[in-house]
Amino acid sequence: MGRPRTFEVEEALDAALGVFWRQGFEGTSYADLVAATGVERPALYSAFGNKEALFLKALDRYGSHYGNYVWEAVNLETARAVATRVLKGAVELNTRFADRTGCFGINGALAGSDDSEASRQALIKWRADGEAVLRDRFERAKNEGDLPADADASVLAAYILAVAHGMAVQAKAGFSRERLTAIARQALCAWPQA
Amino acid sequence: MGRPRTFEVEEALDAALGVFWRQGFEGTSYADLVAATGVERPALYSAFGNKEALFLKALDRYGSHYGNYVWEAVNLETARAVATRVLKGAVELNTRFADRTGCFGINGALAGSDDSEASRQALIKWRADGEAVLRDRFERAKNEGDLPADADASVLAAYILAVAHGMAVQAKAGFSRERLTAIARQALCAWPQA
DNA sequence: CTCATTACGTAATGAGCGTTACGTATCTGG
DNA sequence: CCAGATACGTAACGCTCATTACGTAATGAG
Repeated sequence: MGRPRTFEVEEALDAALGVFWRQGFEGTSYADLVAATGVERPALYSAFGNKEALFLKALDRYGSHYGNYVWEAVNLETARAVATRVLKGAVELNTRFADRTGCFGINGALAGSDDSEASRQALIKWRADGEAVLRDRFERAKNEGDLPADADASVLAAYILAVAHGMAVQAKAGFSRERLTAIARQALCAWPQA
Repeated sequence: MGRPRTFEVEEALDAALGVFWRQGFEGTSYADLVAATGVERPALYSAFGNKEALFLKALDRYGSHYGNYVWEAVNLETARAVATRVLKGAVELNTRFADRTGCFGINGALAGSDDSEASRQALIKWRADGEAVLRDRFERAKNEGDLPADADASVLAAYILAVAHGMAVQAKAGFSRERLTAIARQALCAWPQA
């Protein structure tokens, strides 16, 4: 009942995600969002709630449509393959779109006034979730003899993600995919022998 | 001649640096700067110019008073010692102040509207300068036989800084100094044998 | 056809932003 | 002790921000 929507909600959300990806939470204004989505302000409010809610919905979409490479990688057979895939996924995603390089989850997580604290906490949680998944996977690898018994799964997970995050920063600074790939290869030299 | 200043310029600059460090360029308002420095707006303008100029001066001060560990590290004797010191310096700086964790040069570099593009470019340049210094040092190490002849100095420099940047992100997410130290130790396992 | 319901775009709201004009206060050189 | 110069705080400027009230348009149910 009632008048039907004249725009695709998922399409608009994806466009908004792109703006947040490039400019972060505070750096994005409703004028930017209207320009990117082609949807007027009140329609954005009625579809997504306020700016913070819209950002959180965009983060959700990012997690399920773009930044899910960690959750996919843990299905691989060996810990080394998992680590390799995570770094490869990071390189690929960080350089996939020339107009929004780096990682959505990191670009917005670092600086900002108190107004953006909620968004920042959501991004920190998202990051921590990925790390926990990776740690559990490496813990399993130790039980399976895939990693040495004295390996620290928690440190290895944090290490791999540190490299991934560092590459996200470098991607934002304009690093090419080839350069990031070389860095990832170098990073994997630190991987413990089974 | 004329009425003398009633505040210490360097002191005020350091206070402003602290705010930019925590909140980034866009996330910092003049209300924040006045509160932190104890200096009224017009006095900040007359002493430092506008917000962008003040930010650039703060970046200068950061580079000379805080983020100079790369430039110090390259004086050490071996490439491995240099890499170790860079990572140790990053850990130390990223966790030195509980109220402004992470790296000034990275917190502000990632997201933002077009208004902050100049500040972002300055930070990107600062990062690239550090990388160049590190690369040159590793290049020298190759000539001195300190690094294998087939080592890629450029990739090694980028790798070490990727880890440093990643740790800065993690520091912002609340990682302890001990945890970051463990990550740095893991990262150095990738270092080539002489 | 009527009506409740929902979405639409226009245009406005109050708050906060970066920036500065202005009058006053305090210094030094003559 | 006056004149020129500089710094001071108050208070305002124009602009943009996120948010929303409101009248209109479009739908489906009865």
